[in-house]
Amino acid sequence: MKIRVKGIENQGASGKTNSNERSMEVLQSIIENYIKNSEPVGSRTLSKTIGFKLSPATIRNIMSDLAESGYLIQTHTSAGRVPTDKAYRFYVDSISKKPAIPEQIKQKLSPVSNVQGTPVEDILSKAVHLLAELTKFACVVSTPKQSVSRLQRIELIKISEDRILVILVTKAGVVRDKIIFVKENHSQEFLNSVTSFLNEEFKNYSMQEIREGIHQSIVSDRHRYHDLLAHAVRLGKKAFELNQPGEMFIEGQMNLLLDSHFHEQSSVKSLIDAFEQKTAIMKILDESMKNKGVHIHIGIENDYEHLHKCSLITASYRNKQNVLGSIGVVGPTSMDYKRIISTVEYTAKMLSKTISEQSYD
Amino acid sequence: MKIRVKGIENQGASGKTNSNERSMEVLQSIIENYIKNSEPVGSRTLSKTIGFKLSPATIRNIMSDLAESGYLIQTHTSAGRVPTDKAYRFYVDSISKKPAIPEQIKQKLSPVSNVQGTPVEDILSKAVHLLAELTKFACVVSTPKQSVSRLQRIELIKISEDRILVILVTKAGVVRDKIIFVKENHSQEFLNSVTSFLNEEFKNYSMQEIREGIHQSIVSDRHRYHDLLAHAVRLGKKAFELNQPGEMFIEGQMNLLLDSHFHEQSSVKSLIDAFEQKTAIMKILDESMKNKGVHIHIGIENDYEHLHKCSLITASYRNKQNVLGSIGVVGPTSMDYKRIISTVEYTAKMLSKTISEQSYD
DNA sequence: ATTAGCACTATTCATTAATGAGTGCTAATA
DNA sequence: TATTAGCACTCATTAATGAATAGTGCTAAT
Repeated sequence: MKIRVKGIENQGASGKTNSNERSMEVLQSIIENYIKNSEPVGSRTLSKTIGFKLSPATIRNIMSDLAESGYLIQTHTSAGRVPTDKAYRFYVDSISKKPAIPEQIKQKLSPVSNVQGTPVEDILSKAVHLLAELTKFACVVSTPKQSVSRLQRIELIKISEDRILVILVTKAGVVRDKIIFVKENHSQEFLNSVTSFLNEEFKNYSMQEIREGIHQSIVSDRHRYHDLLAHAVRLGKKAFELNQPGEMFIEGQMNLLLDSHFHEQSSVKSLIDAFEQKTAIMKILDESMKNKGVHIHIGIENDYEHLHKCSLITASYRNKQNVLGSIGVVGPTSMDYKRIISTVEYTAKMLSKTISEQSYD
Repeated sequence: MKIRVKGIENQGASGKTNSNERSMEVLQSIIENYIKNSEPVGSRTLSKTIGFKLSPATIRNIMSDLAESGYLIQTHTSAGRVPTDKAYRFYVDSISKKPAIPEQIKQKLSPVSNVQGTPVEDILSKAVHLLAELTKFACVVSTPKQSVSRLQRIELIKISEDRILVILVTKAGVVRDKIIFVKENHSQEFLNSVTSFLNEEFKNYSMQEIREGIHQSIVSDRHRYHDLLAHAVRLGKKAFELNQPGEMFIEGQMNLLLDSHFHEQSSVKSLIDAFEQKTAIMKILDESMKNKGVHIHIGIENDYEHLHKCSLITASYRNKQNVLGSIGVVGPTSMDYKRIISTVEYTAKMLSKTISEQSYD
């Protein structure tokens, strides 16, 4: 009985590193071929693409091994082989040098940095739109997390007897508004005092810190007996209270439907659900904020079942102080990782640059 | 040679109103049947659904006439008949009594009115989301037109030496922000004076009026020689200058792709384009603001070619003072008009109610 | 260790035939 | 005269068949 080196893992076992390296090269070729043509790749084709350095028969043996180690599967007996998620993982991990960003992409993305006085939301929306256009997949971006962003300014505007409009401006350049309902009929002058107080007290603090700080203030003796401050603190508490659940912009969902990999009804339905619910994707974006660089989630690696047929490439964006949110691409597991990764990375970089310049300090 | 009454139009010609009324009923049945089953309807089926009051043969004659008058077409010789856009137009025009809103729908939409201190954008987004869920089609809503909305308050906040954050609050409850760039390094105190001036001068005026008013102010002698006012006017001009192109929220695009009528690649591509470009749909929404009630655009009636396979049902929403925007559904021409029309109408009503209550006066 | 050769398998594609839904026309009927 | 039954005809859909094709796995030769 013949014993062959089984794929990539047991490198040491046989000592024949050669054969192992060759396996890797073959696997890589198969993956790149499949990414390019979206068709199962066979031994003959492959022999051709690698310049006949190996005969189809040899390749068949290697493929057979790779299949056994879980890197390839066959859709049916007489079909070529298709890479598994495990193969893609190997592939992206083995990417060493990222390709340079083509001038064309740089040009396409230049509008992102070309904004004068545009609200952050619009910048994000522009960026995600362009990213979708470039990648031809669905793209998402999360709006800056409120909790980490620092207060630039708060305004209280009297709307009616019992309603006050609160406007929060963060250093990141995000403006948020909401209406709070009050029992007392405060005058606008009074609100102005409160505004001054809150601005002095909390400017430059993060929302998170403010919320905690206010909570302390409310029980502190210093404020309890001072009417203005007591009111200020009470209003402030309401004003800073609720941070809306982080939003996210989606673009280019339709692109996925034109993609051959999502042609079956079932996967379409899956994706619709995934985008409807948002929470799963949001979670991945949040996760992506924790570490630097590009994050890659391949198919089955995603916790959310409906995303098992997709890969997500995400990268966080930031201003000078903080990581604010992240932007990413949702595409088929067989996407062109090299291209997409560098595009996402570049987009995030541009976004960071633009927003940093716009930030209010 | 036999001469039959040709469809609905030449009622007078034969004097036999009977036959004409019958034609109409048959047409109606065909349409409703097709709306329900999305399949060409044949004479036998139809005879059944109308309770065998007419034999298939008779119906065939009527259908033949209706086809000749352009109300029906056959996809091929031996297929049943399918209503044309002309038929749908006849159908919606002949709807007399609108069906009552099912309790279930009312309940589903109740979250729209259940908002405390939510920004208008969020209300709109909620409404359009629910509408999409109810109708299972794509839905759009335009944000309140800036030009007609009246100023509640303007705030100028110094961001840096050369940047000022402008916040506009309209009576409709919309908050808009943008950054303007200035050459002079104004102090915040100075900006406060300008703010007061602008608020006093322009509160309750519409953006349109303000823009015109400022233009006049800028040349008026009264202001030319007064430093503060001159600055105020100059800043104000910048602040009110650009109103971003009306935005619109889209929800449920994916619904269309699950719809059997859009299964061919070509129509999918068409729709993607339509939603990408937005302008065509935006135009229809704008148009819809001009007149009261529900507006219906059936297939070919739409100017924009990519919408030729769709029908749009729109209705405007308003606060106490003004019509603000409109909300609508984009679906296949064979949609269930009765249901969709009343749903859109009801949603717009709820939206108007909620926003009126939220409006700042 | 590699490769050529061959048997084998499964898909894809075109052709064909059967089925069935539906029409249009004509002649019979109320 | 309006309606209906009956029949021939059309066209789409479906299933079955067979040829062509792309691919594998195994064995034997290099």
